[in-house]
Formats: sequence, structure tokens, C-alpha cells
Amino acid sequence: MPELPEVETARILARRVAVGRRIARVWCADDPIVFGGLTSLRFRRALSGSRVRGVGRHGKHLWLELDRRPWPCFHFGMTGGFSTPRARGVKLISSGDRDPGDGWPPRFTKLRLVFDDGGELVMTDARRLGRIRLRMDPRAEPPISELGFDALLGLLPPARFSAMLADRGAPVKALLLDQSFAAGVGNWIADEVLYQARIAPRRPARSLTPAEARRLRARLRSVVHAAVAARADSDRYPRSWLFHHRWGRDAAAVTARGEKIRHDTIGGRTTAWVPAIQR
DNA sequence: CTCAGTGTTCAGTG
DNA sequence: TCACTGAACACTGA
Repeated sequence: MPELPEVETARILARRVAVGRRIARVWCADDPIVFGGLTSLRFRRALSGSRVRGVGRHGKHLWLELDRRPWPCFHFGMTGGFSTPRARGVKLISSGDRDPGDGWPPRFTKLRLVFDDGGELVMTDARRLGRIRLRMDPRAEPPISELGFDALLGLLPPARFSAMLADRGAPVKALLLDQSFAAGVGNWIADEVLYQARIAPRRPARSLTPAEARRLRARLRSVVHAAVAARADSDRYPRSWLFHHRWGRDAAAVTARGEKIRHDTIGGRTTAWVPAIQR
């Protein structure tokens, strides 16, 4: 489920396993789509023997900071994620779509890094919409340089946030999904934020009142913070969230308070919203 | 068998 | 050129 909270959780997982270690061995799947044409040889040469200094993230993009360049950059698409081996007596930790399997390495492994202390980090991606790239300076180069503010760490001050809405005619839902506006917001976060801010998803962004713009920003912040604090474990999201009731395009779906949920396509994506509450 | 899907990109439109 | 829309991408699992 890779929106910002899942990617941030993957960053923390990678940090724990990789930072301070040397990459002893690299295995790459033969997958020219996910690797964007990079050869396995090129990739292995870039990483092998280097030491991991840190793990960076902006929006849904993630990268390892090594003691030499270029650095590997990851985007999880719809179904990608990081996994680590089952530690002794410890539950398998996965940030992927769902448990990629009991085996090791897991099904759909695209990249496997083995560290000098025996630890491992694997990226899996069942549907191959994820990408692995090499960049000399990830923040300064596309696609990361094209992103807008990070929805966790870079939220714009209220005045600038409102100003950004003012000249956009797109439905506010579509604007929230625009990564060059708010990096890290995905489909369910956009719907959750609009529900909690009580704003109808088709409203043109520029039609929001100042009070609505403030609510939108405040809810964006609180939803992203709460999901990250829960380590993207949706069982721990508040029961009042639309999240728990929005899946499946079920015509009979209702919120925890019994409000009818409607499903429309907006900005090309399935949008769950509550007409009784959102105006 | 059909279809939806947590994301991004690009061609086409006005 | 800009803003925006919708299809395409690739594949699994319901």
C-alpha cells in the first residue's frame, strides 16, 4: 500500500537494517521494466562494496545514501515494498502490498541486498509499476526534483497553501493527487482528507473558501501524521476514518456513523465520498 | 472470464 | 503554452 505512510515505514525499516552496513552482495531480477533498462551488471557495480550512510525520502520516493555515488532510488508503484528476513522469533516485517510469501527471498523480488552483518533488504513488486533508478543527487534530479512539498515534512504554511489552490481549476481531489503539488498523497489519503474536511471532491480547487482551505490543510497534516505514527498499520487507524469503509465500490457501504458512501471516478481514480457530509 | 486496483506518464483536447 | 482528462502501462487476485 505505498502512499507516504507506507513509504516512510519502509524508510525506517531500511534504516534499521542497512545504515552503517556495507553491501556485501547484490542480486537483481532480470526485469527491464522495473529497472528502466539499467543492466544488472551496472547496478551491481554501482552498489557492491559501498556503505549505507542513510535512507532518504520525498513523497513516495525513497533512496539509499551510500558512501559513493550514484545512489539507488526506489518508487513502489502500486504493489512494491521492502521486506527483511524473518528474524529469530520476530514476525516478518513487510511494507509490501501483503505478505509476499513465507519463503526467502519472497516471490516477486526485484532487488536483494545482503549486508556484511548478514542482514538483508529486498524490494518486491508484483505488478511491475515500481521503479529502481540510479541518481547522482536524487533530490536535484527528476523525478524527485519535480515533486511538490512533502506532505509529512514540508507542508506549506496556511497562506501559501491557500495561494496554491487559488489558481487551480481542477477538482480538489485531482489536485491532492498531483505529486507536483503535494508529494506523497495517494488515493485513499486524498479521500480521507476531503471527508474529514467536509469538502466535496469535485469542487474546483479555486472555489474553496479560506476556511475550507484551512480545514483541508489541517486534515492533510493530521491524517498523514496519524498514519505515519501508526507505521501504516491500517488496523491502528481511528475507527472514525472513512478508510475502513471505502473499499470495494460497494453500493451499500456506510461510514461508522451510518452515512452513505458513494463511489465516483474523479481525476481518473475511484473516489469514495459522503455526499451528506461533504459540500 | 472479467474487472478493479494503494501510481505515474503521456497523448490528446480546449 | 498551460491546465486538465483519460488511456495505457503490467499483473494479481477477487
